[in-house]
Amino acid sequence: MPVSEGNPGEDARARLQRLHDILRSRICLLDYPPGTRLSEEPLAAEFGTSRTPLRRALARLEDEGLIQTQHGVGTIVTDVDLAEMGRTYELRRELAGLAGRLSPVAVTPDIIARAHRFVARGRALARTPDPREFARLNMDFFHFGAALTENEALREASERLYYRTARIWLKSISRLDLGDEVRIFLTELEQTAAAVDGHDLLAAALIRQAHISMCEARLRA
Amino acid sequence: MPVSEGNPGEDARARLQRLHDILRSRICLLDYPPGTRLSEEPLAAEFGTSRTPLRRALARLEDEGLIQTQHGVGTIVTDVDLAEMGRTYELRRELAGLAGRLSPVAVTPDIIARAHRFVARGRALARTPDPREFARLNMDFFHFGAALTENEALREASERLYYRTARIWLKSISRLDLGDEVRIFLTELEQTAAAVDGHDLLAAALIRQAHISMCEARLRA
DNA sequence: AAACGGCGTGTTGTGCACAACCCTGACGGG
DNA sequence: CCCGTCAGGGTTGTGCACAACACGCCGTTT
Repeated sequence: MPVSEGNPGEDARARLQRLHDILRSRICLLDYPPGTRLSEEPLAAEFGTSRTPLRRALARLEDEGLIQTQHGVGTIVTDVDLAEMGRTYELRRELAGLAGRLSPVAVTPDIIARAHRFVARGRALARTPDPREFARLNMDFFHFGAALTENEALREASERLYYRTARIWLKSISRLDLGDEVRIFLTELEQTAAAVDGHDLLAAALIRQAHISMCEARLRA
Repeated sequence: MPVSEGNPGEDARARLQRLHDILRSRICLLDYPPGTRLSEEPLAAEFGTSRTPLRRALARLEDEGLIQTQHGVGTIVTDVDLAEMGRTYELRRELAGLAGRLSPVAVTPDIIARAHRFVARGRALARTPDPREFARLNMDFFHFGAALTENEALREASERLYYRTARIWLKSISRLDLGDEVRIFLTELEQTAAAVDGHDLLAAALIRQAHISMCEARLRA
């Protein structure tokens, strides 16, 4: 059982970030599937705080559209309908392309090494497919891709959209063939690593764009 | 003196929206210039609430990057440095273009009428230029443009970015020639109205894109 | 005169108690 | 049998008091 005890010497801002990230992760990894009712008191107890700081984290999640609170009822994990998902995916696709054109970072050996580590992780996953590990790898890889642009605003917007749709994707994995999805994703990782090898972040962005587009098409089917 | 008294029969969500919008407007209209220290207690008193609901609104503003709170010091209205502004403008420009391609709305007579009302307001402003009225018109026109796409995610992202940079623009107006700026903006309004007349939202988006680009260049000078 | 230390004031952060509210289920009347 | 009513439990929203913190002022010391 994962315990998230408090951290005595922790700054208020750091704690907010921690609570927010943990809760967001749980929502997007479907530990809290859409429709789940989160109660403030038990959550606060789990994190070793009172309701007040917890509510600050919930407020951010609500502004991000991941939960919705109703007075007297509870805070419910939101769901995403197909129409909204389609538009969000469209925008995500466009932003991914922008990442290659707007302030791409300089490719360092560290970046190349990280790209290849993702390929290794992808291959390991292909040997023993697991939905949750798949989701985690996908999330990590998203952050890797976001770090390829220096445009802070673009990163922030992409991240918002990603976390908004990540759940839908994981929820549909069961409908699709997990092995196929893993193989497709591994291809994306390999192609990206090759592009990064050639210091071509525009290509990396286009690859990502293409895969987002194809992924959305598979989800829609 | 503008009084913002409470509204007895008001829902919590509606009040949050109201407080947030008012404060955001004040920040972006430079009623609270960058560096201003906002105090929670007086603000809460002005809005007829306690600190708790006010803090909820401030939390959203902080997540949007418009203010920054420091324990024991105060909540300070943020400033935007030139480098960040440049990247944000880049992204705004791209998103404006996207608005013409991603789910544009159907052009109705109402939309056309509104476009022409903006032209009328612009002409009135050109006769008696005023920085604050200029800013207000610009803000209203932005919302008009955002309403031209049905892509909710795109609207939200654009709005975030707009309010993030609106201050910089108004702050620089004094450096530039107000009359020139008003005339340029009037041109944008007229061109947009013409595009809308022809039911061509793609053109409207491209016009906006061009003007954002030129505006950024003037700011940078 | 300059440097240092402590204290007072003002600010945001936290915890707690209570208000406002919604849902469920039982109960009674039609 | 059905429907309306009401009470109870559980949840989020609010207000308030206090803790934690930063900064400037002033007296003291060197």
